Amino acid sequence: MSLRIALLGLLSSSGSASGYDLAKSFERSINHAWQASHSQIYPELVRMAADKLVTVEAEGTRGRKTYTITSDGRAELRRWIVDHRASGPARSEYALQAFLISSLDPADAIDVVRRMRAASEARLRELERTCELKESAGAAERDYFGKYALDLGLRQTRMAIQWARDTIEDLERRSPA
Amino acid sequence: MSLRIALLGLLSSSGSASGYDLAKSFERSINHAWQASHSQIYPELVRMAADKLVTVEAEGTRGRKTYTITSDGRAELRRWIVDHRASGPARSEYALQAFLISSLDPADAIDVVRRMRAASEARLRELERTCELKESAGAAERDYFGKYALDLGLRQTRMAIQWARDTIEDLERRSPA
DNA sequence: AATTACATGTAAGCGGTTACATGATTGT
DNA sequence: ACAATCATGTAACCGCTTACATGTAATT
Repeated sequence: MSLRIALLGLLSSSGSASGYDLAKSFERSINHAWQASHSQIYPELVRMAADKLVTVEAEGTRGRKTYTITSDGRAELRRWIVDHRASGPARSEYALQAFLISSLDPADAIDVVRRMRAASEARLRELERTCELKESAGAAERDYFGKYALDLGLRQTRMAIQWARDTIEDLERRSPA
Repeated sequence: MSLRIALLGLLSSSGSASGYDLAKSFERSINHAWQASHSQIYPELVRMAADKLVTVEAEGTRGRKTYTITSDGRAELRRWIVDHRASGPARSEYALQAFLISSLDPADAIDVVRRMRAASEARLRELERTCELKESAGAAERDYFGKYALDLGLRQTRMAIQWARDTIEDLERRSPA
């Protein structure tokens, strides 16, 4: 059901958008929180329209359908956010890797954690670029949407980098290479 | 494929275990990194046995089958950890919620973030309890397995709590309730 | 004229959840 | 006797990914 909610969230902030636009928003805007491809989005929008959560306001060129959130949709969105109890810890490949490195000999483990650190550093640069884009664009004014999530992403990524650094240090102390 | 790897990781650290044991390990040991239920585990173990990654060493009482990792299994495990490139950012309901709170009015948003903070605080207590159990048990000696993941979990959770605190503060500044 | 970007859909298959189903052993 | 725990399996369903499939408009 989370896809539906994410779509309602995006529509609620943008006013209206096509499936194509929403697919791009997933890539650009909330990519670090959620992902969805067009093959998932298009059929879901059709179902949401059937459920009166969105309407097709306009059909433009190239078969473009512009969806708009309804008041039912806004109500559903609000209800979900307010009522939803997150279902515990998520699956995280990152955490799984962290769990498994101790089964390697220290030299291999260090390689793996170095790679994890590099990945996180690349991600941090990406997120920081997103920040800059937001600031330079006029977005800053009414786009609190995404602000808190971006902040969370930055903290999360910096934490991961620090963990990697400390873990590498710990592994190096253990292996007198 | 990650389930298979997680199972190999658990078998690699424990020596041998039944499907039932492994299901419990998921609950108790790596619950914050990965989850799997018995209905997923049992068939997967059968497939892994067919692929010679594990063997059934003993069949005990109540139909209990004790699985042991083979050298093929260890090789597969090592290969995965060393070669695997994590596929970008994970789906996180927590981050999705963070993304959506700006679509609420500040009063509702504050309620939601307070609840998120409470959930993280509960989780932190759980993780800290796990730490204590580990220390008190003789586990400390050879159980580096899980140590780094636990550290990551603690950092992650503390970060989430701090984010929630700062976000509540920010929301309160914005709403002159 | 060719390429890129826009734009929407369908289908097969995989990984995972929930519910169904069965039975043995141990503790009270 | 009864309940809890141990122990293994199957089946339906859902969400998501990957690949297939089609066509239009703008750019170079």
